[in-house]
Amino acid sequence: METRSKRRAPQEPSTSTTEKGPEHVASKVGAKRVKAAVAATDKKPSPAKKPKTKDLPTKDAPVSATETLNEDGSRTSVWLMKSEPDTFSIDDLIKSKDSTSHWDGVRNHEAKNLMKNSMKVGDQVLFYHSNTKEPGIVALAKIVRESYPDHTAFDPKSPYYDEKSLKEDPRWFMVDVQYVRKLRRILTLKELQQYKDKELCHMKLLNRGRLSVQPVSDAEMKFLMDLEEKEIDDSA
DNA sequence: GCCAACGTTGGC
DNA sequence: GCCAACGTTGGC
Repeated sequence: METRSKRRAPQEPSTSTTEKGPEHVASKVGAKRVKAAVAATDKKPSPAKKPKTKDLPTKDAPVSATETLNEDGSRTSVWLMKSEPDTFSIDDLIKSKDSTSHWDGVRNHEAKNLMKNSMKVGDQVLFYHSNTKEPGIVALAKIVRESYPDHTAFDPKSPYYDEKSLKEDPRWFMVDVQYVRKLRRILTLKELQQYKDKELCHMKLLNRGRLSVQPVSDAEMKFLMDLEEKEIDDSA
């Protein structure tokens, strides 16, 4: 989410096995932080310094003002969110209580900012399987809770631990996502790439592959939904 | 505040 | 497992 943010672990807090999947994911954050973690132990956040001024200007700014807008200037209400199925697949989401899970583990500011600043309850989510045999959009979900602190950042045992994220001043946020339906067929990355120079020329998935949470315009969403209905032509 | 070194993402 | 793209870090 970091952008990596690939992400995440399932909903239930303490299934031990669930905590280990995402190591590689977290490692991005991990390496450096680990050593700092020792020193940081419990020091109080210095009095009332401004929380994260330094974080704000660049890092907390929305991706870019226009990036989450549709062509007509309305806000984007569709998001593509990636998850590695080995870590958290669409079936894991379905199996979660109420088919709902928090989207923890995002450790990239741009992706985090989208969740924190732009996602609203009711927004649609395209659930994307990354780093797998057949990467692609597999399902629809929706946002059911707006951003709140990502608790995994506070847990030293979590692969997503970040000692710089304080409870009083959380650095990482997440949203809750609820399953809606699987697509009739997977819209594979390979298939989507065929439209890279056409209908999907602005789609972040195709030109900024590594961003793990991204806005999708209404026009792109419509195109994707139409594409879902088309028969697959294997001529690709 | 630049930029080289380094680490991660994620498709292939 | 490779490696290109790209984000982050830290020295200067």
